[in-house]
Amino acid sequence: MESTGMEFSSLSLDLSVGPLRSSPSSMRGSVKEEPNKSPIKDEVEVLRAELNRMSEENERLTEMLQSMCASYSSLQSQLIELMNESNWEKGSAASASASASPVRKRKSESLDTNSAHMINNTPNSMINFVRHQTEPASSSDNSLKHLKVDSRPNISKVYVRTNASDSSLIVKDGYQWRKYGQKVTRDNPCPRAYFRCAFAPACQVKKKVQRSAEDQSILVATYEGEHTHGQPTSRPEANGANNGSSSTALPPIQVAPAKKKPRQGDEPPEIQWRLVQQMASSLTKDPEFTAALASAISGKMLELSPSRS
DNA sequence: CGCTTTTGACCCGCGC
DNA sequence: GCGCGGGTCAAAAGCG
Repeated sequence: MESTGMEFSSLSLDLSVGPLRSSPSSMRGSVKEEPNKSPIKDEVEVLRAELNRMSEENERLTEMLQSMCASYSSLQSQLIELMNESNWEKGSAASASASASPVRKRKSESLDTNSAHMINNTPNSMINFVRHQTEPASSSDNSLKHLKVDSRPNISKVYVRTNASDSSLIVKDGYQWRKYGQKVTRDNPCPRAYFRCAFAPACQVKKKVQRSAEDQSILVATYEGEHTHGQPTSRPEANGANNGSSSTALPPIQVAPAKKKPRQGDEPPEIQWRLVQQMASSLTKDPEFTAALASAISGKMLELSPSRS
């Protein structure tokens, strides 16, 4: 993936366009130095200027976010292409071994060919993203099994890296879930938790969360179905990160139905704009992200101004 | 007191 | 038909 560096360098270039934000307190101080204005007027002016700066900054940040999204989607498509290429190469061998092994594979295991994502849940890290597209012709035992998978609701998997010591089965995806069951399954000593969407009673989306048997620091969330309601990220209670089953942060990053191949470039501009806004609202709620962004911007500012000692 | 979570029991599909 | 295992139900417990 040599292009990754290129993409990120363009990102950092965009950061250099970032706002030179002066702190409100310093602004206030500079205005107060003018002797012939009343304090109230000063205050109004300061607030107005601050508001203007804020909105300009907001616009710039939105632009930056858009470029980030563009880079992200291009990276994503490159990754998918690369994975498809490698899958194509491995396809014949994999399908051969699959057909040689005992065919007894229960339905949950057959979901592995559906879409999957990796989210790093630790606050200090950015999102890792891995998607396994449905392999078009790799499974040779297609006939019946394949039909069964297709008849199921949209299924996707999200991998969330958590602290290994954290025993909770909570995946922050922006939706509100109600737990209705927990079970220890045969192939994994860690219990699997079953959740229903609690945002709307009519919403039939279900979620299963289980720690990976190989790496217990990874939570595997399996989503079934599609939400029949809008994004809940604007809801105030979705902002609390420690609300038991309800969680926030990142909405499932394009929890992709397995049958479609979602590519952001194919989406109409208004959907892209909504995605950008969702990402913006999610990211700006994350203090870690804003802190990281601020340090990146200030670092870039220092880089660009060598006159300072 | 009401809502949520827990957990054992039950249901159902699948393979033998 | 039987057993196994995943998924769901619902009463009890927990919590604010």
